[in-house]
Amino acid sequence: MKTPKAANLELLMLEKTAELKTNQWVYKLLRTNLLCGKIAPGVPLTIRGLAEALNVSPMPVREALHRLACEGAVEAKNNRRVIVPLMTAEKFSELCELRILLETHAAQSALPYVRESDISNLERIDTAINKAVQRGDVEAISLLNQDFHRHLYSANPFQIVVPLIESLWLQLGPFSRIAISKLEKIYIVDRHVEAIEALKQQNSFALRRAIEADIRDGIASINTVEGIHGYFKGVA
Amino acid sequence: MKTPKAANLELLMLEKTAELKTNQWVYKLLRTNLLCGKIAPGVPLTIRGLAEALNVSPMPVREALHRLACEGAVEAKNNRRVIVPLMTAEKFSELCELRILLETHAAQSALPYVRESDISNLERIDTAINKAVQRGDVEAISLLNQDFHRHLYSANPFQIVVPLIESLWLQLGPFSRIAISKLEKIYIVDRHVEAIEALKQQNSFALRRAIEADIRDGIASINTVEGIHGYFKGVA
DNA sequence: CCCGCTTAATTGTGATCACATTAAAATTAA
DNA sequence: TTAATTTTAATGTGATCACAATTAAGCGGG
Repeated sequence: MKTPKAANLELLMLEKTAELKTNQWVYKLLRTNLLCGKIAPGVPLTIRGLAEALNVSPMPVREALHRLACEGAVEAKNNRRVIVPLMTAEKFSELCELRILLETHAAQSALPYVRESDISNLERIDTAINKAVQRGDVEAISLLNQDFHRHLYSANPFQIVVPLIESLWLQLGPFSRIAISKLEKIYIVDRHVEAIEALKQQNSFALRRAIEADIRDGIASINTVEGIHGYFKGVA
Repeated sequence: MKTPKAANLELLMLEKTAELKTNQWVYKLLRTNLLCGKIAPGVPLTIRGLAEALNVSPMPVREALHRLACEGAVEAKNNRRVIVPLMTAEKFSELCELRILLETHAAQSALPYVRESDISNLERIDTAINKAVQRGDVEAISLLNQDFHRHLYSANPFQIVVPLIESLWLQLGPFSRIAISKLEKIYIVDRHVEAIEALKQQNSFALRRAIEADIRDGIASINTVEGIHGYFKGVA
């Protein structure tokens, strides 16, 4: 009698502050859960189900889902169902290539605008990542890692590319969990240090190399996961 | 008493087919008008005003505007107004760089999938562009030109990048009109022929060169417009 | 035990209304 | 006449309802 609908998915909440409108709160909540892989591919999402689970009216959920669909985070199927998209090997490969293409460009175009305060912020985020790695907090690692990249790219005040990159992150979202789970064994933190060092030296090429290596490390960690192909599904 | 609201903008209609839902029709209509520069930057768009102008309920317009805002086609200001974004020189430059980056990648990754039927489709679109150029139909040129690029990139069945590219087009939308207006003097059609030739020869590098040249031609034509800076506005 | 049809429940969409917030207009004071 | 203030109109958001489409369940026949 409580919530007999699709309430079987357990998503991490975040409090609804006053200045945050309901639709933005719902959007940010769903988006966060998708980004850290809390919602698995193939899971169907319904407006009324989520509204009931979040104790809000269906309207804000409707808007949030539409926005997420427009960003590629969820897939609105023509038969009227909204699901977290399934991944294929080709899609995954294309997403990774685009990440490298866009993020190396974003980093290099942001480099001239990076200030000392930005660098200290990045170092602060990096230490937070280290702590999260030590305590094995998968969600925190994923979100902090994205914070690091976003802060770097956003140093350029004329950024256009950040929303495009975030769309890629959203589409890769459910897999970041897998990548992060293997993260302790690879040196992602070192890549961040390399990037910070390149920023301090204003070395554009070294920055590009660090960012590309950081992304490729994540990809490699995913590919080393045994049974990874079970997460891919070629059939729509 | 008729439509005393913001009905001063004259937008080209397109009939609402039966299988098209109302919100999709509104979205496609607004999007088309933005893409061909029919709606100028700075123009405020209101939900009720558009709903009244299109004879639909406010709800489909609400969704369409939200989606367009998510794609960067319109800007939802915090004071509660939705306007077509103003352009700055830096934004324009960044958008053009991203177009080259993404579209050359899209073309090259689509190349292995291009079939003879695709090539003939592209040739058909190209001749349609020529006709539109001859009769000076600015809107048709703009939309057909985008059709050409979209068809090419969409040959890759695992495309992720097309929505990102379309977002860039939408943000450049109001300026495409300016570029197209100078189009008869430059050889944009030649670039398309070059691209088709590269496709026939499976020459990836030549394809990249053709696409990049095509984009740069458009940029150059904009920069040669006298008084172009009147269209830019640095103040938000 | 399995397959086809009928029925019931669920879903997304569109429409309308209430409300708080903000812009625009009207009024007043200098 | 102009500037500040009050009043009015308009806007976006959230909520609720009706409806058509779709899916899931129930059921009878093989």
